[in-house]
Amino acid sequence: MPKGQNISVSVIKRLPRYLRFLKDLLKSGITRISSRELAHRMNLTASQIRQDLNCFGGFGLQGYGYNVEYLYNEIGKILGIDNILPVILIGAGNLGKAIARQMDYEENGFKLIGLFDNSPEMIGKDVGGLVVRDMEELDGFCQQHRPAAAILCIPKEQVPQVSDHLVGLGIKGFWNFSHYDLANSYDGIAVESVHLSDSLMTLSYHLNNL
Amino acid sequence: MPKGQNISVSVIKRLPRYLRFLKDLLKSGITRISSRELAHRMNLTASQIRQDLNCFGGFGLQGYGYNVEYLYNEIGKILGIDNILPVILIGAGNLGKAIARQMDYEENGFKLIGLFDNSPEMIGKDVGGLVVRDMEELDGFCQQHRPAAAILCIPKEQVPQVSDHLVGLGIKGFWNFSHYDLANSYDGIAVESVHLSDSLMTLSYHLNNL
DNA sequence: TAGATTGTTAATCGATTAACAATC
DNA sequence: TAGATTGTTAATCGATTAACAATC
Repeated sequence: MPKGQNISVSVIKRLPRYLRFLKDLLKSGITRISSRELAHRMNLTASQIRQDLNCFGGFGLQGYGYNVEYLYNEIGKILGIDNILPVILIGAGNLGKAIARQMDYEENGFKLIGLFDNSPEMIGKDVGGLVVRDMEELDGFCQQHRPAAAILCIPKEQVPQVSDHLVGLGIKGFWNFSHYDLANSYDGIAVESVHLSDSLMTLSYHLNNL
Repeated sequence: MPKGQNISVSVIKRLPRYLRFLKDLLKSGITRISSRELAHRMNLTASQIRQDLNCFGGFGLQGYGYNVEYLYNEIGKILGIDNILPVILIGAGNLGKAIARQMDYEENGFKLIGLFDNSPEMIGKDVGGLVVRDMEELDGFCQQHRPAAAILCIPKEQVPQVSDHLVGLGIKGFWNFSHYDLANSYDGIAVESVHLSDSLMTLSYHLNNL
């Protein structure tokens, strides 16, 4: 397994879950853990945990296991959550407002620095300590504050036009809550999508096939 | 590939996305499509599409392709979205309110029939046409209305206690927005989780490794 | 019929699990 | 040293892709 790159998406997607469990262990005062014990708690195999971690380096110690705090910090660094990136949110509707208020951005490697909407009723309102700005101000704001990413909480139809515009303004990643399939639109742009209705339909399937 | 069951989770998770693309095709008036053309639009291989669909049956016609409307309806049936199930939402905070208002439940196989919270400020308030009920009323409500599933928008710490209670009340599935790892808690209970901070950290990783 | 495209089997690829030597 | 547990290689398993005969 090459230490450098070529990490599979499956591995990456498991890292935040490791982090969650390690945080709980930290809180409960557990300082070391074996892959066997962690696997048991997370419903994984010890092999998988060791394979996953060894994609990035040898974080354990033979005969001892893993130091919880050290491992927690290392995984945090791998995810880049120690590198706080500025992010803006587009679309301060129901969902946009909730996402703006709900998330602890700093915990996850971001700082929310601006909210934008085009509806006159929303513009000027305070949402979680930030004022909702007119979309008209987007260009000037981005030139000045250089956000790295944008959270899209706008309707599907508006996405391609807005995302093109944002890429032009230097945005390097999207957290996409729309139904629009943004994943394969750009090269060199990170896209992470949350398709809530896909998730709800998956639940429907499972309920109907219990 | 057995037509009956043993469908892998990877396949299930792709079905809602097929549905989204088919809906767009329908809207644009396209009545038939080949696996090749659909694959091209979805950034998949034609093989994968044919394999996926043939887990459930032969929906296509040799030499012709697939009838868009028929395929759309069949995938909908597989996902069970034609079978509307009653669902309740627990936790009418920022996120809970947004999820209550935002989703088109009927489109995804559900009907939202009740909202619950334990905060005196929220109880009695109207959220998207439903009144927020006191958690005290949960037992009576469930006995009367028999919700099939519950949406959890409550803090991590409260989840195990509340979910145990709901399972006791006959809830068969959870749409879990909390940080609590519910996936392996119960047998015979469907769990679909939306871990927003996991998703945000994944974006952080990708941005830091462009 | 000839052309197109499926359904399905076979081949490949990648991810997970098992095994074990290295080493604390 | 003996016991534990990692890091890593090898084996297995599952998912994706390719190929092609069936058939519209």
